[in-house]
Amino acid sequence: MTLESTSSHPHKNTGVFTPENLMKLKSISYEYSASAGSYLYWEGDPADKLFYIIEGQVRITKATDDGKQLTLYIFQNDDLFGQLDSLQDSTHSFNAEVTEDSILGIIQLRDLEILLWQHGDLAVEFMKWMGLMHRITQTKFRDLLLFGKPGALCSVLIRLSNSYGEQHGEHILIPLRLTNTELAEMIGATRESVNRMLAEFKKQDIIQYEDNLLIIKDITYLRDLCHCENCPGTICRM
Amino acid sequence: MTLESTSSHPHKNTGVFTPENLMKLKSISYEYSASAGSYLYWEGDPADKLFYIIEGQVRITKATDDGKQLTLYIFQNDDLFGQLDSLQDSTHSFNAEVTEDSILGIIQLRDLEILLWQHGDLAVEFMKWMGLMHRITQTKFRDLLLFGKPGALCSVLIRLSNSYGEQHGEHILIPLRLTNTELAEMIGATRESVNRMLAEFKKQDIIQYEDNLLIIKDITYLRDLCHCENCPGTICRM
DNA sequence: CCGGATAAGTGAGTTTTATCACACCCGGCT
DNA sequence: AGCCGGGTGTGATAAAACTCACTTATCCGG
Repeated sequence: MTLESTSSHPHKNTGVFTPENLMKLKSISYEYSASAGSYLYWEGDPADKLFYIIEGQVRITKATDDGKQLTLYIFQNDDLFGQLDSLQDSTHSFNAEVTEDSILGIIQLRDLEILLWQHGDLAVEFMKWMGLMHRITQTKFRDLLLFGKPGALCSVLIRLSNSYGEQHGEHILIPLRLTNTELAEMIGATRESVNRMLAEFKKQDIIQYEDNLLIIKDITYLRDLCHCENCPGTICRM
Repeated sequence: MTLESTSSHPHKNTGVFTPENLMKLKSISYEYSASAGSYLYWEGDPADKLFYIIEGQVRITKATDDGKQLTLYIFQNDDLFGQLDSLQDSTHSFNAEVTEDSILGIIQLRDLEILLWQHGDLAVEFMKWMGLMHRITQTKFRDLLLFGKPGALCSVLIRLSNSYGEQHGEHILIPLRLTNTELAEMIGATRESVNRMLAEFKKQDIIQYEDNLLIIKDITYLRDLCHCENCPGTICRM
């Protein structure tokens, strides 16, 4: 229940921050509980906070006027997120939807700025974290544009398994119950297309369902399909 | 010829940096000349520098094993770029191709780190700059995924006009001679598709060619097609 | 145990986009 | 002039992806 990483779930937020710096961040944060279905912010809201997920899940999405929806990121335990592009006057361009009851740490950018000003080493680590987040977006960009919808789907399956997957022998279980629609929104495709692609993968014994959870049986096949470059799990994630 | 902005070309790199901080950056940079066709770095090279374009043009691209090519960014005068996600051990995931003879300022991350450590205000501005760069990528992501290839093309045309466009009365001239292939590589489409889309736009009097340069006559039409949200030019750029 | 809601699955038809093949144009070179 | 190379323009065709309409499965509450 703190900003430090716990051994129970090795924090995915990449280990950019040292325990001491996590403590500093904790010192300026306050806890906040949000229930599933609520939103931390909407497009257009002022972007003046960072969020740290102590427990729960938050998705960053984008909605268009014509009803389409895009899921950019899924954040979970120990992830840090928020828009940090100008420490004043900036507004969010995405929505943050709480998809599981969550406990969050909230950091006001105003406070963060002072902290960064005082602690050069924290500032440097912050920069690394920002660079990493950017890189996640850039590599996803490549994956989703270059290899068609099947390639895009493979990319998110790989990313899901890197971020949340549980190794069970040769198989990887993705412990999120994702609907076809949700997967579709991650790759900018339709539910039906996703359904057909998954059916095809199932037929070829690449993936499998158990209890409505996705199991990846042949990740190599997925990697080949999206020309995976085996980048580290800190970058190839949701 | 300096890192300061000059009034001759109002620097597009967003004005995140104060003149004093630009001077600090300049103090740790050294000049480097690169000729058109050369590369500043390739995928896999260690990412240990930042680059500032004093004069010239550099494109950040990604090539895939099956011959496809993607152009992520086009940087010009006064733009700052480089991978900054870990101040050691990081490698580039993209290529930096010099597309016009260029004069660059190079900053070693090693030196930058010390500077950031010492100057909290510079660190804070740096963070803003990084956030801005990330946001450019994120908004492009949306544009290229949600509105088909025509929407993607409109998005890059708008971005090109925001970054490099010259207003001529009602028209906007894009002073880069871009081939159909180059445009295609910016949106993950084929040359032929781009050609047909441009032909269609020409027929509808949305765009026009003069001297092989693109002129946008009806940017509103383009904005509608990609559901433009009129974000500021610092974000909606190439 | 039934009805309603939500998601999965699927077929048919259409639109979008890519592929292939080739003609044309134009500037530079010999 | 003639040729070459790189870029443009376009038709025919094929593949990819979306749309619509509908059936089936599953879960949950009464």
